[in-house]
Order: sequence, then C-alpha cells, then structure tokens
Amino acid sequence: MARPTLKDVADRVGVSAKTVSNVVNGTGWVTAELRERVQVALVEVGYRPNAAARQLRSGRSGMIALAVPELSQPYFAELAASLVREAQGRMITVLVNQTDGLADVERKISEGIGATAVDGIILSPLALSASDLEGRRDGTPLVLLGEHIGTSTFPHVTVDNTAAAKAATQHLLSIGCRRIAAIGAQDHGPNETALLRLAGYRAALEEAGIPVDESLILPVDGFHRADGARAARTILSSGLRPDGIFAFNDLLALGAMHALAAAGVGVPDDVAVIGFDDIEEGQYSTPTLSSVSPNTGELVATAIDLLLAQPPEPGMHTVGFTITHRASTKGPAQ
Amino acid sequence: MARPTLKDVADRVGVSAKTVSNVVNGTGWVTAELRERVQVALVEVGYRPNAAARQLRSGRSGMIALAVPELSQPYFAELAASLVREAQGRMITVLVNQTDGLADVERKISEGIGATAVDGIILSPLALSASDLEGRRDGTPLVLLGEHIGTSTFPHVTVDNTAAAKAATQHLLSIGCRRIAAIGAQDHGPNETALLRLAGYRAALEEAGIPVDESLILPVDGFHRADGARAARTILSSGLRPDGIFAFNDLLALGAMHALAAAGVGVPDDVAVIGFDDIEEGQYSTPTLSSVSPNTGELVATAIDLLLAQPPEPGMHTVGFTITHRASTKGPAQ
DNA sequence: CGTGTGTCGTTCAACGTTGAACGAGAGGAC
DNA sequence: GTCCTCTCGTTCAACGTTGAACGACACACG
Repeated sequence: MARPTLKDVADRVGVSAKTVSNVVNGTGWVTAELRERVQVALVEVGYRPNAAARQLRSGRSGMIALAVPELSQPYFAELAASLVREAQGRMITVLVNQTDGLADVERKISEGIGATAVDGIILSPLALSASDLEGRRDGTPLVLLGEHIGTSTFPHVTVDNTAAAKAATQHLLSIGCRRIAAIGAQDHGPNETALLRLAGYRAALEEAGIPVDESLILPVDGFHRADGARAARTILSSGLRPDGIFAFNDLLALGAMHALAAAGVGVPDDVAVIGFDDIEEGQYSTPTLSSVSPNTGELVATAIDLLLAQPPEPGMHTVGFTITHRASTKGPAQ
Repeated sequence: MARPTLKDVADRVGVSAKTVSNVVNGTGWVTAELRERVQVALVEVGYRPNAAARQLRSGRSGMIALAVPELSQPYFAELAASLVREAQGRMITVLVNQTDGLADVERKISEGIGATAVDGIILSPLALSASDLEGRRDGTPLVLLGEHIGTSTFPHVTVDNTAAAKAATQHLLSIGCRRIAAIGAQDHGPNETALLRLAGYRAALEEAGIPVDESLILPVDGFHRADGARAARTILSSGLRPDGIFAFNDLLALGAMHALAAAGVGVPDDVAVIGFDDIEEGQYSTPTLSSVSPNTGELVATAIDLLLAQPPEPGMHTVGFTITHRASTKGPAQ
C-alpha cells in the first residue's frame, strides 16, 4: 500500500537499489537487457521518485517561486501563465505567492518562501526598495522583475519603462494630440515603475517642444480600474480637457475609458487613450485599447535563465516592447 | 557559508540537535532558561528548517497543487488568487499548473505533479471524465472543481451550474426577453459544465412556457472572448434577432458584446446580455455586465477543507451563487 | 605474463530532521 | 531504603535517494 521505493523495485528484479536509480536517471552503466527488466518492474509497481529524498540528497527541488502583488490583476495573471508555461517546458514547477504589494511580505518572501525550499525566487516588487534587500541572508537565487533605481546586487529583468512610456506618448503625439494627460503618478510610496514611466512621458513632451502641464499629471492610489475611473472623473470635473491620455497600465486605461463613456466623452474622437501592458482584455474593450506590449515571453525566459545562471549575473536586463495600435488611438489624423 | 542546520545551532549552545528541534517545534520538555538560549542562537545563525528533510521524515510537504486550464483566463486567475490567499492564511503554499484543457495533461496531473510530492491536488478539469480517474494509483488526495455527471470516488466542489444557469435565464425573462440565445454549447468534447448550463437554460424556458428554438443555441470551440465574438457575428449574420443572450461565461459575453457594439447593436436596448463567473472585468466593460456570481471564497475554502479532510468525503459539495444585476440587462421593463 | 582500459554493478555513507526509546536526577510516598 | 513519578534531555535509527569509491570480469597490448 505504501508508495513503492527504489528498494522495492530492486528486490523485485534482484539488483541493488542504486542500479534502479541508475536506470531511472540514465546514469552509470547498465546493460540493455537489465535496463529493460528494471523498466518493466518500474511500471509494474508504479514507482514514482520521492521528491523530498531527492531534494535532500541533491539540494535541488525543481521548484521556483513567483511572487506578484495580486494574481487577479490580468497583467500578473498573464505573466504567471507565461512563466508557468515556460517553466513546465523546462521540467520546473512554479509556486505562486501574493504579496499585496506590502513591503514586509515582499521582504519575507525574498528571504524564503515559508518553510519551503525552492531553487530560486522571482519577485515582482511594488513596495520594496534596494536597501531592503541588503540584509538578505538566504542564499536562494533571486531575480527581480521591474527596474530599480540605484544599484542592486541582484539581477533585474524589465522592459525599458522610460523608453516605452516615451514611445507611447510619442504615439499620441503622432496622431495629433497636444494636451496629453498622464494617469498613474504616485506621490507617496516607492513605486519606481510609476516614476520611470512618468519620466518617459516628460521626455517625449520635452522633445516635441511641448511644455509639461503639471495639472495634467494625475496621481493614483493603485493601478486598478477603479483608480483609472477616479482619475478620469477628476479630469472631467476639473475641466482640463485633454485630447489624449497615457495611462501607466491597461487597467487604469480601461477604468478611465469606462468613466469617459459614462460621461458621454468619445474615445478616440474626443480623447485618445493608450495604456501599458497589452493585456488581452484590451483587445475586446469598447473601443479596443492601444497599448505598450512588453515581450512577456522574453521576459519570463530571461528571468528563468538568470535565476539558474551560475555564477549569477547581477545587473539590469531589458527586454523588447512594441506599441500596439488599436481603436482607442485612431485619431483624426488617421 | 552553507545553510545552518539544527546541529550547528546545537553545537553553539552545547546541547543535542534534538533539543533544538524541540524548541523549534514546541515539542518535548525544555526548561525556559535553555529554550531562551536556544532561541537566541537560532536567530544568531539565522536557522531555517530544511523543508526536504522535514518532509522526508514526516511525509507532509505543506504544499498543495492547483491545476487549471489557463491562468490567463480571468476567472481562473481570480480563482487562483483566492485560493493562494486562503492557503497562505493556513500556512500552505500553492503550486500552480496549467493543463490547457488537455485530457492527458489533466490525467498526468491527477497522478502527481511532476516529480514533486504535494499534500493534495485541486484540479479544475475541462476534458477529463470520471472514468479517466478510475485507474488512478497515486494516493495523493484529490479534489475536483466543477460538476461531473456520473458517480465519482473523489470529492467535487462546484456551484450548482444548472440552477445558476436557470436563474440567469430567468433574470433575462424577468426583464421582458422572450427570444433568448445561449452562447457556449459544445458539441464535441466532454465539457460537462456546458451541458449543465444548457440544461438550466432549457429548464427556465420550459418553465416559462417558451418553446426552445434550437437555432438560438450557439456552439463554441472554447470559452474565450474570440469565441463569443464569433458566435455573436453568427447571430447577426443569420438574422436570428434575439432580444437576450445568456453566455455561459463572462469572456463569451464580453466577446459577444464587443462584436455587437462593432455592428451597431445596442446593449441592453436591442439585446440584453448576461454572463457567468462575475469576473472583475465585467464591472468596467461598456456596458457593465450582469452575471452569475459564484461564491468563490466559499468554493476555495471548501476545496481546501475537503483536501485535508481525513477520512476523505467523496461526493458533490455545492456552494452558493447570486445574480449580479448590471447595465447589460437594464431592459425596457426597468 | 603483468599492466592498462573499459564495462557493469555493488556497497557505503550522508543529506537534515524527528519519533521512539532510553537515562538521570529530583522529589515524594510508603 | 526502595519504589514510583515527573521533569528534562540524550542517543539511536530511519525516511528514500544518490555521489564516491570500490570490485570483478573481459579484453587487448607490449
């Protein structure tokens, strides 16, 4: 009844447990005839290797952990889906955690996932800053998603947020927008992504010779649809009259579009909207949403490569992006 | 440099490894004074228990696996988010897998997650039927999400799909709809969820004395937005002229609404739409989407309870649902 | 005939932890 | 003084696996 072990198989064939181990792992020397017999016995008893014993002996678990703020956010869900798929292809299983963007949860995770040992940790931090990781003692490889200002001893993978934000803003400029609002600035909290995207927005305007109107930069509490809707309502009620909106992620953009539609403001006719992340939902919204499309496949593959890289390669690794052009930015110019 | 073990801590304090183990786990007898000294040493060396050794010894891993068709589908992402949160509260970590709805992947997962031992498996099957699980040898507890026709030796947790579908259809009837289309039937493949929801749809119509028009039942290949859009275009091009649509999940509904909007058909004025799952996206679509809201929190809590229940309690366990009423079903009657 | 070289399989020990069994000493009861 | 109980801590073995080291046997070469 108990789960069969190597020894059970070995006794049945009349060899040593180690020989069965060799057959299972393809190590050592085993004659074809014997290997055949062992393999038959393996399926007969339904042998399955004991992961715990294997890990205890080898030090490797075949698992990596992913920690994101919230899995229910489509961008993180799609990221997780992509990572799990990539990992499955490499015979690695993924353990998922949620941090809710809380700094102490993020720090705790960076120091190990509960009691479970993993071969590496991929962390998408919201609140954690570089200094929080200085005191880290756990030796588990760690890869961070997203940029961080300041040097860090850990590898980072990210799209070039500033360049991408700049390109998104330039796309709005290219269709004739001149009063472009930015939704997603964050006054408090060290959300560096927001800072970097804001920098890209500013850079695009400056390069185009358009003065930055600070009142067009709208702060948000979070990056959810409700925050975008709230920001759009602020825009409407304060008479700012922008002709374009760059939202720092797609959820903000979708929330904003929802509020605009409710107020009878037409997108893209009255105001063009572009988001960031290119989540699937944006292909089916009304109107469909233009967005910055980070190369997620490259992102997750790079993250795993870096996690398993020996020796570790600290530093920033950027992946590509494209601007996906949909109905929400079909301006008068087209 | 190597990770400290119980023995390292023990040597430092001058006691046996077992005593340190007792302090860590609160077992056995240790004087307050000695416990204090051990605890100081524990933090000094930064001891972290070795999960593999613990699991090898105790047989428990503190991990459960969740397998869903696709994590990128909002319903499953929200389900996973809810499950991870519930599990974290119980000091359990969750390992996530994707099956792509393929029967052989689902079967493989039901027989163990790769090489990794877990304390239990929660599987949301698409293609797998009860008979596929007969030959299961692995003793890991298994809980299935979703209903299955026919008896099964495993616990199931689900909303009552037929009752919920009936309620959704009745909601459309209550606002005056009389020609109600159903999007989501599946001709081939054993998607029992689709069958059950279709049965609820039929039951509601029959009870209202409305003959079922088979041409209003639209089959789909999958449950994505694109399938819903395709079905809506079929409706438009074939001149079926329904006044209500019950889509078997929210993605189908959102895809359908998108196609309707593109064709200039007004929702809810020309046709009312209701979905199933109540994903967050439906609160921000244009118009907002009415839907069946399964009690996901109860669902995941029940699933974990059943997974850990000793002895196992096979059979069907249903959780509640409500009909959430939004703009897409604000009919002329309101 | 000794000395390599290659093939095939074995035994041994160890990974870090914890249940079981076993003292050792103190205190009380008879 | 003997027996019992209670407290506090120890030693031992085992969970299932695999790297390292070690035969044993066959064949070829000088």
